Amino acid sequence: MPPPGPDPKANQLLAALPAAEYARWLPHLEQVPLPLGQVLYESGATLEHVYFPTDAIVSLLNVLDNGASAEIAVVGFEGLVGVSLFMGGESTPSRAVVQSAGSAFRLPAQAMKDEFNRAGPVLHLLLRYTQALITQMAQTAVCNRHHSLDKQLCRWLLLSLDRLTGNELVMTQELIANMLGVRREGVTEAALHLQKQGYISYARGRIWVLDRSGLERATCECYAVVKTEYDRLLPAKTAA
Amino acid sequence: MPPPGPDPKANQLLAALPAAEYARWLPHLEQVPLPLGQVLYESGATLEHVYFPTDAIVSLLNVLDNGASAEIAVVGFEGLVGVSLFMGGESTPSRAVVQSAGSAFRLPAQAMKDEFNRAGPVLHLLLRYTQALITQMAQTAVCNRHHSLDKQLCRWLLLSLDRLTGNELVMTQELIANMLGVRREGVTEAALHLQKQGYISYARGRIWVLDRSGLERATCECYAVVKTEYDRLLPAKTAA
DNA sequence: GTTTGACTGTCCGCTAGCGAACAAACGAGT
DNA sequence: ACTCGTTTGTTCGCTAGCGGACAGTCAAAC
Repeated sequence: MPPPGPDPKANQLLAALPAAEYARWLPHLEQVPLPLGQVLYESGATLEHVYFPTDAIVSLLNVLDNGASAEIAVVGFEGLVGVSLFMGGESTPSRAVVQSAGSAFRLPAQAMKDEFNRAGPVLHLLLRYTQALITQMAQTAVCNRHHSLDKQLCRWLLLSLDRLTGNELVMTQELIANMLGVRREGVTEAALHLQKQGYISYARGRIWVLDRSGLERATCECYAVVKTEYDRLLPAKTAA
Repeated sequence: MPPPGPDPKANQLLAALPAAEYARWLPHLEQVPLPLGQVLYESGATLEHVYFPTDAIVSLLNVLDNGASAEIAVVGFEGLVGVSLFMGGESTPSRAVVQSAGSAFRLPAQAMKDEFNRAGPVLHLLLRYTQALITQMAQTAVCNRHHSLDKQLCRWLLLSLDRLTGNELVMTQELIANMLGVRREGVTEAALHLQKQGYISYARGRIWVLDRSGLERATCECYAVVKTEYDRLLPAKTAA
């Protein structure tokens, strides 16, 4: 039986590692708490670690000169933060911020690169994940262009929900607005709509999803596109 | 001296290959013309080839159910079309359309995968290119969210211009509108502004850039972010 | 129990871009 | 020389979301 909280296999990528690789990585893996708002890497900074969230959610944001920003992708227990390390860039113009507190296991940069360069099954696993991430970014770009805030909020709630256990999201409307790159007032209005429909309920930084299928009906197609592609590209969790 | 038109090394990735790799690829490379509007791959279709443009420009688009679309990245002689082949997905939810006619060299899917799996310097070259592409997508997502159509048009013209020789772009405003995911009328208005400023001049499907530095002043920061990252990640062309 | 700060709700005028409809200009082909 | 299709220009009303200002409301700290 795995230890209750800190089991690396709570992260799907780590869980998908072949036994030999997993054994080799284990001594290098360090569990770290990820408090809300922590910045895992800053725009342009050299990455020191790769993070494999277990129950935390991390947002990847691009920030503009004037301070405005927009989320380009979200990462939870299904993925990893820091693909640019093995993609060869060592840094990226985006920023990684903890959007929902929790914890992660991290691997030092050098260990990550060494493992990647063995060019075994790990390489293909990580690249498939990266492609899923690319899909998320691309769909976000179109969504930003064409879909109403109401629909985007639904998409965002669903993506977050998929990366959590339970139906509670701990986050303020202000925070959501920052992620979506819109005004806080806009999120308030959209949230009111969803609450009136009975899909969600919320109060002071907590959101409860009451009717998930309602959200799924109200969201734009972007949610499904991304989810389908993740399911296609990433290995189904092996039976326990 | 290389042959005048059809030299694979007009593509920067092919030009950056080590001699041994280049020699091995050459027999598999097939030159193909890319007429305006040709679809290199459709959303979800299995990729048969990877394309290395020499003087053509290809747009990657995500298309929505209602037919609306938005460009997520653009590829010219600096890159390749079809990264999902070696990323392991074999397909992607986006579509690749020729945005400016020209030609490309293509490599069959299996040859591409075989070469990639040799895990030599080619692998790292292709992955660095892929990271540059990711940067472009991410910045496009933020740009879609925050910047005015005028600025986005400037960015788009500059990105295209960088992938062409000369200062003429052959494309209608209708086409540009499709790429940017906006109305044709909006492009007309934005183009009028730029023409009044003396930055461009155009007529019936042809655009001439008269004052490039003017465009650079009028564009948003997104152009520079993307360009800087491309320069950083992709090898400077070796001296002839 | 009260204060203080963090959340959420609401109102105002404003603007960019949408949607639709139509007019004008150009050019390639007959 | 004329036609016809393509490309570009213009107008009008409309809406989503912005920007700013401000009012409640709850929770935790003092």
